[in-house]
Amino acid sequence: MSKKVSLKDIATKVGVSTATVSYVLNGLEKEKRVGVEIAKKIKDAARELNYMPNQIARSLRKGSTNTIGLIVADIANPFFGQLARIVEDEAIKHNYTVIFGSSDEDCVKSEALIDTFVNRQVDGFIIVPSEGCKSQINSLISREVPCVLIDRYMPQLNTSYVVLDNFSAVYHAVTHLVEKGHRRIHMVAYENSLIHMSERIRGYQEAMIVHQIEKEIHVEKIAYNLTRNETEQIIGDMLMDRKSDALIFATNALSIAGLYAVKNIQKKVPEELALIGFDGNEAFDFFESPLTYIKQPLEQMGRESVRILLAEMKEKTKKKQHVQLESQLIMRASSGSF
Amino acid sequence: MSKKVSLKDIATKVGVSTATVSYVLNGLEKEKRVGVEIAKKIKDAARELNYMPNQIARSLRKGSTNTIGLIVADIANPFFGQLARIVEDEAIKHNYTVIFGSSDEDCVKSEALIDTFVNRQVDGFIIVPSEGCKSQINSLISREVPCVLIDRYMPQLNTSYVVLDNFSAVYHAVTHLVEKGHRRIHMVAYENSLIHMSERIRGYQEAMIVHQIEKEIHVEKIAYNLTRNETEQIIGDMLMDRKSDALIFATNALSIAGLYAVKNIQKKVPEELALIGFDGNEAFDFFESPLTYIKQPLEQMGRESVRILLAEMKEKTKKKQHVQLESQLIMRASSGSF
DNA sequence: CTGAAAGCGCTTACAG
DNA sequence: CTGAAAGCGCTTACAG
Repeated sequence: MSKKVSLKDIATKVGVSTATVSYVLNGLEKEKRVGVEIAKKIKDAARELNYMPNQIARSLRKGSTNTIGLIVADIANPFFGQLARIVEDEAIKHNYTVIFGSSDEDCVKSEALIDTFVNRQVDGFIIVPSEGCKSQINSLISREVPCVLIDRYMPQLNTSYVVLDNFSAVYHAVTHLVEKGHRRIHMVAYENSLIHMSERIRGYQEAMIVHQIEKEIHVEKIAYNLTRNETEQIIGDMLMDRKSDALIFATNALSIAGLYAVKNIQKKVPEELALIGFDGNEAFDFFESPLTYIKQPLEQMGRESVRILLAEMKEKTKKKQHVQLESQLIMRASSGSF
Repeated sequence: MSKKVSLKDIATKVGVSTATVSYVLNGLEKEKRVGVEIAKKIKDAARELNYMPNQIARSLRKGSTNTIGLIVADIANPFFGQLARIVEDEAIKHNYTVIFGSSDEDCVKSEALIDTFVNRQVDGFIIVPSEGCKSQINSLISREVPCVLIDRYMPQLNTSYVVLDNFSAVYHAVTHLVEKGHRRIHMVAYENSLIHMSERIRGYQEAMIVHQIEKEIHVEKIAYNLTRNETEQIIGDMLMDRKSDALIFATNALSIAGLYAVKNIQKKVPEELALIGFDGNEAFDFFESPLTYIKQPLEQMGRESVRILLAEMKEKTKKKQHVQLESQLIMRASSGSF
């Protein structure tokens, strides 16, 4: 790279100290009462030399980097991609940059990412926590690194978080199916102890109990790291064994795998089998009968998480904020609604 | 944040200079012939104090940040999300972090992102260039900032790039449709002068000419910033006006919009209308007849771009690398193949 | 074999 | 109104 122009270059050119240049370029000319003439000269020189401040030097000096570390499960997953985009937009507005990483729901990767980002002095984190990552997030908290959890939280940890009201989301979905006359309502979930999953399952179970069909309760728990084909297979087998007449999927990826499974065994939807998916997806629209699904307020989730993080970074408040947002049940053909 | 431990803390604790600590912790103990005893003490102390090096300080000193700036059109678009993930994985392997930004195909946003990233001293860029961004990328080149373009390149600029062989991709798709007996083959593209788009269109036109159906040539050019509904509407109208018997979509987003349009007007696919989409997508699988599509080698694109960037950053070679990858036509029901 | 010291490019409390 | 100087936390050429 050709040599960069620094504050000093401008200072020498104009014939003042770097301090004065710094003041002017940071808009402190009034406060520091720099002469109008000199200020103008400095600004002109900066423009002329095409000066670009070195943020690294500034960060080192100021002790803050204006950077947010975002850790999601997988940036290639549209759910997280959309979330990332919202976080990005919100961050830019406040003059922050975001660096990101994908954990694959894996604690080891997650820890490596957190360490890297800490070394890079990010000012705060937005994290989709993985199973068993409690201690590493705890260490962030004890070092007082601002941090907000999103999509899921860890009940044992005192952090801010933004999550869906997962219990109600599924509870209402089940109720909807019951109202449509279904009884053999089963759920496909991940084998995962994280709160978002357990709350979704609890919502299902509670609703089944309230509607007095607890005998029909069945949750198929699938390991996260299976391939889609394997997942498809398991769901297909279950449909046969259990003679389900309705299915609720606990995540978007499971919904998709489920759609493939249902397509394979050629069940008529919703006549033979009603379906409810999680999160919107174009594939839902083109399935033989458009999927009814639980819609998360993504925009709001992303925005709130940045808002809370910025607040934590600014005020040194110890008070953590907990936001739980409501989902919306988009009713369509796959559950017999039009 | 509680105060961080620095090199100095370790140095004082062990009773050596920061230089020695730095050498040991950077694995230069052999080279600098630090005593085994001392080296051990230093390592122990580092572990004990839970030392984490400040990358910002290191970056300032070394003049490199081990950071890659990635600019895509929209990280929420699965095509770019997947690309980002591949870039991320590849970067991590080489101990780089990536910061990202979405340009929305907008030159102003793109410029703001590039400036921000330059200020943050990224070591290099991977950019999906937007229309009309020539000058800003040119200024990167003239400052000798390593930079590889991806998905599209700018013919007037001397940069490395990794792109698809867009011409052949569409040429073959058209040929396939011709072989299936179609003649009124039309194309839906973006109104955009970027090379990837013009090459796709050229591939279509050339194939039509070669097969002597140039009289049927029609490319519907749609503005990028229209809503999906508007796009749908335009495609629907075109289908009626033009009595197309086959359609090729120039991008994934256009394919999706097209599928909605086709669904609305209830044309039978492929009997009344054959379709070929761009990039894979789950929605393609669930469309009434699974979509034939042009598949890009995403994995390879992402990996190559990082490889080339790393090479440019390491060797100060002025030689630019140009990679053009071949697509694959995945033939399925929507074009009458099974 | 080891350390003192300069310096990366900024900001800011302080002195005048 | 303006500048000299310290310092953020590292790395590294140099001296011994």
